[in-house]
Amino acid sequence: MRSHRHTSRRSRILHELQHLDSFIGAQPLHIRLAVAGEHISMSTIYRTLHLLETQGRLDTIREPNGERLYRYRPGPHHQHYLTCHECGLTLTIDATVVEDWAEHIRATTNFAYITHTVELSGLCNTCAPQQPAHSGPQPPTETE
Amino acid sequence: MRSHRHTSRRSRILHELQHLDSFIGAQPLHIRLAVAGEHISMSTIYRTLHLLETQGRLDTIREPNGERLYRYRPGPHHQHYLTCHECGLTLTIDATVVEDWAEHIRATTNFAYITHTVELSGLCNTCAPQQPAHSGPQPPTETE
DNA sequence: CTTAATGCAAAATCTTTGCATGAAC
DNA sequence: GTTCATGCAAAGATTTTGCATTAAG
Repeated sequence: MRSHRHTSRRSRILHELQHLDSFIGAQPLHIRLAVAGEHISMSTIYRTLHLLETQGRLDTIREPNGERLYRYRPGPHHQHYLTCHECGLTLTIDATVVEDWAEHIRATTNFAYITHTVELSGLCNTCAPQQPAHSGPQPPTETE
Repeated sequence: MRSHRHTSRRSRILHELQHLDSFIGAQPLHIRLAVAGEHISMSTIYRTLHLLETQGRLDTIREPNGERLYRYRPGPHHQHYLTCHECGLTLTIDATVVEDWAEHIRATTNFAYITHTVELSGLCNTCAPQQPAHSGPQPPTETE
């Protein structure tokens, strides 16, 4: 495997992700770093995120508009999350059931290298309309 | 709700989707139709796909590169699929377990309007390397 | 010194939109 | 005849890439 160098940009980006408990996109991350006085180019942001993802150090989700969001993965295995559309608040959820289900599918089909994607999202307590009984927004149509 | 008109393009697009048992993107769909002699602009393809999706007539998945793929949804509810990265072959799978799990999460958190995304993909029998015991490609890292 | 990382600008890709024209109702 | 649908080209948005420069090992 090709060796990678320790650079200030990379450690700064990783550090930022480690201290964030929500998903963040490349551009918001760039802005956060800029505000903190770290001017790192978008190329470097993208390349570093891609590198970290390859190394299994990040979990990723996709926004409806296609934007990729990243979150530091504390453990050796991927996690599943419940995220708030509005503010990005992220809860780690136990998806053992889903893992087992995916494993079962894996074992009962002749597909190889099966990968699964599971994302849960909604509106958190703070962002949700306050009188849910009244005529609030309707739940979005599920798109899977 | 605004009324929608019956037009030849729209029925042609829907017809094409109904007779396909795999997911397809806007551009491949455009090409298929063109080959069949139907020259429908990309704008119309995109607008129609969006309309059908809004109406709950399509299921969607996203490719790693961000491309949206669509598939006709035969029933009133969304389905879950196992798709082949390589050829697009699609199997409908029973995801009752996951539905119940999502419902459980829904009931035990104070998030509102929870939506879930579940995608399974891999390589089908035909596309997978033929001697899996030998040094074939390694399973891709799961990215969820 | 040798090779990888960075920044900049340009390019690539998928998707959306403004506007004039044409078709549906 | 109104209003919606369509095509075309241009614009948007996110991400990638070529290339010269800088810095790590």
